[in-house]
Amino acid sequence: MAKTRNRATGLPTLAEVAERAGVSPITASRALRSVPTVDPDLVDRVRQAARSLGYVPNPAARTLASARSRTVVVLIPALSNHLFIEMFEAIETVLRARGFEPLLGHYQYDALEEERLIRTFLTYQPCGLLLTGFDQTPAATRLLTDCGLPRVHMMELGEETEIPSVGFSQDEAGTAVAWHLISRGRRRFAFLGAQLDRRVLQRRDGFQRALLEAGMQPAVEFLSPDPSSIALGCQQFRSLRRDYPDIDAIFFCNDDLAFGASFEAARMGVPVPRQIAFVGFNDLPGANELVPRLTSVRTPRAEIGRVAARRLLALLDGETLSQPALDIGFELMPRQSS
Amino acid sequence: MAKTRNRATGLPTLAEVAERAGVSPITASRALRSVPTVDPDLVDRVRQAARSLGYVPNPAARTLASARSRTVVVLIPALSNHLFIEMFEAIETVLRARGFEPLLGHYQYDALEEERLIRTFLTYQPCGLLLTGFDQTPAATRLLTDCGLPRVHMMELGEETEIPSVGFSQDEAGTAVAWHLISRGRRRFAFLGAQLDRRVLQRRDGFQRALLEAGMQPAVEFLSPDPSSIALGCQQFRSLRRDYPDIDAIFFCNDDLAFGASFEAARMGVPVPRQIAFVGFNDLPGANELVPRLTSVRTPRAEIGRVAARRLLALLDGETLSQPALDIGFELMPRQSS
DNA sequence: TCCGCACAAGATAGCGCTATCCTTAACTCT
DNA sequence: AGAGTTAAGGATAGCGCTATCTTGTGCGGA
Repeated sequence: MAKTRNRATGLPTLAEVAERAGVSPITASRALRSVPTVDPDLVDRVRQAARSLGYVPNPAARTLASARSRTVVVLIPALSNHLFIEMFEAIETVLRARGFEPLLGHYQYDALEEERLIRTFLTYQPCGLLLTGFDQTPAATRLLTDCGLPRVHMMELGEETEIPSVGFSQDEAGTAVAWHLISRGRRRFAFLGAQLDRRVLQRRDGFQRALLEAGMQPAVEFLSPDPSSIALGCQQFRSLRRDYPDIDAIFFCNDDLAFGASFEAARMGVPVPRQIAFVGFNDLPGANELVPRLTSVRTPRAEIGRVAARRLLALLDGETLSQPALDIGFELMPRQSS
Repeated sequence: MAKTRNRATGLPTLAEVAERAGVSPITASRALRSVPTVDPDLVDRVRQAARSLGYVPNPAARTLASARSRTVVVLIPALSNHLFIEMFEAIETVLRARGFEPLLGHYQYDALEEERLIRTFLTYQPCGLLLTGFDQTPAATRLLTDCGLPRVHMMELGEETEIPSVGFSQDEAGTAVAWHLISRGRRRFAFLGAQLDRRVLQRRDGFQRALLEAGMQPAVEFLSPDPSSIALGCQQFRSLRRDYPDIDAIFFCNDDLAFGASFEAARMGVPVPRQIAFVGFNDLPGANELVPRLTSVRTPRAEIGRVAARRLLALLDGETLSQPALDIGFELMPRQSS
């Protein structure tokens, strides 16, 4: 008996479960993994033995023996962006329900760090990966291709590729914001951006293109490589007011910049939206409570996480996805600030 | 050669490194783990062989063979609270630098879910744990004691216990806020709380006790079991104004409640701090930018994470901590709102 | 010179599972 | 009835490492 216990933790092992159920270890293993060739009565007996012993499989042994784990690597650019947290929580819920464990990594928007993470996490022999965007380094892309593991990219749509992705068109979102501001009679535009990842730039491009097509002057740009934050929004707004006092509409690449600008505008006595209209992005918690309530683009990050996780599970089940790039859209939330 | 490759990933194994370095696998293993009995020349040769092959150890095999991993379980109440994200990022930095990998879990402030996580994560045979607070279930506490793994509790200080902890006195923080508000001439107090974990209640208790000792009326309490959020702050502030229009100072258990209340006050035309003073908690990003700038208690969460991780590493190195409960204080940040 | 000792390096075994055969028994079909 | 077929369950081996024991080597002291 004691011999069958895990030497370090004292936890019961599969051998002990098998003994109690009166079957061989391999049958117990199969029963617990729902391998269909096992007699239902035996499955019951094994399951019950496992329950009564409080048996939990040893993931290290499982991974080593099967050369495959129940782990799904999830990589997000940063933990400090609430956007990705919500996406991750949705992923986690879907995966856990099917007995998979997410392994979370983040890389501060640094593609080289992302590559390093991929290299490290592949040694954990995950069964699949969920990645944010398509801006991996060439070396990372090679690693991903070579390992042959199923993966789904999130937030951005893969164009001209068979690689599964779930997201929305960042470009179209920028366009929608432009139309909205134009329709409200705005004429002199600015784009305030931080953390210049691909998606921010796609938004910017869509915004600028729409302005151009509408015959407007291109938007003034204030771009910062720093992470977007409320404090940065304050700074950028002050700079903008100093250099371009006649701007009458701002599109912020993220709501926290808009929050900061909103605070600064109040302090400076600049009336929003009378003198200047604000449109944020992501519709983060608080956007609807801000004074004035902030117009923003609601991004379906929880839905993206959920769908991406489900797609990955489908791939693991051997299904094929009819449509690799799945666009689940976005929603403009017009509020007081514009 | 091919025989020594990992069957699933095609990655080189320790056997291949050993062969290239001209030593036995076990010597290679020892060299890479810096076991001191290996000849420095051999260590060099092995290290170089490993580098040239791009060798990375297989964590599953390592864990299985040694019954111990390089994994540290880190449990936080929720991902959606920026406080814990900052703490985790600091932990991660310290652990990674020493070759340890954090395994992050969160439990939505649910002690039973925390217990389940502990049970699951122990099967990963971590080498230690970092936990938030001291409000584990009795069963979880038993699990933790039985497994005998080193652990450090964060954010709260363990009283009358030898279990290592790093944090500050939540109670004293509440007291400090009370003194501050009293010193500013405030007389009618409210405490708005959400997500009623132990630490929130300790803050409340410290606040109320100080008021009592100063001969003040006890603070009116608005407590919600829901997670704290900007939207909830709005609601609670409206309710408070409706039921107790003469309150002249509010202590919020978290800054986001104060943010919401601040927005709502602006909308309702209630002047802050003239008619009512606000004090938040945690000094989250944006507190210093809010209009009016928010008085808050700066909690050293990054420092807590850093120190806790370092203490755990010290325990793993076999050191003993002279002082189990380490108080690293807090700082009241008086600003415009009070 | 020989013995014993310290210590570096290797041989061996096994961690707790699962992949892959292999056995056995029940059944079908001619 | 006998060969062939199918399927359930077990025996065996091995995943890639490391704990532990064993061996070999060099050295000092009697």
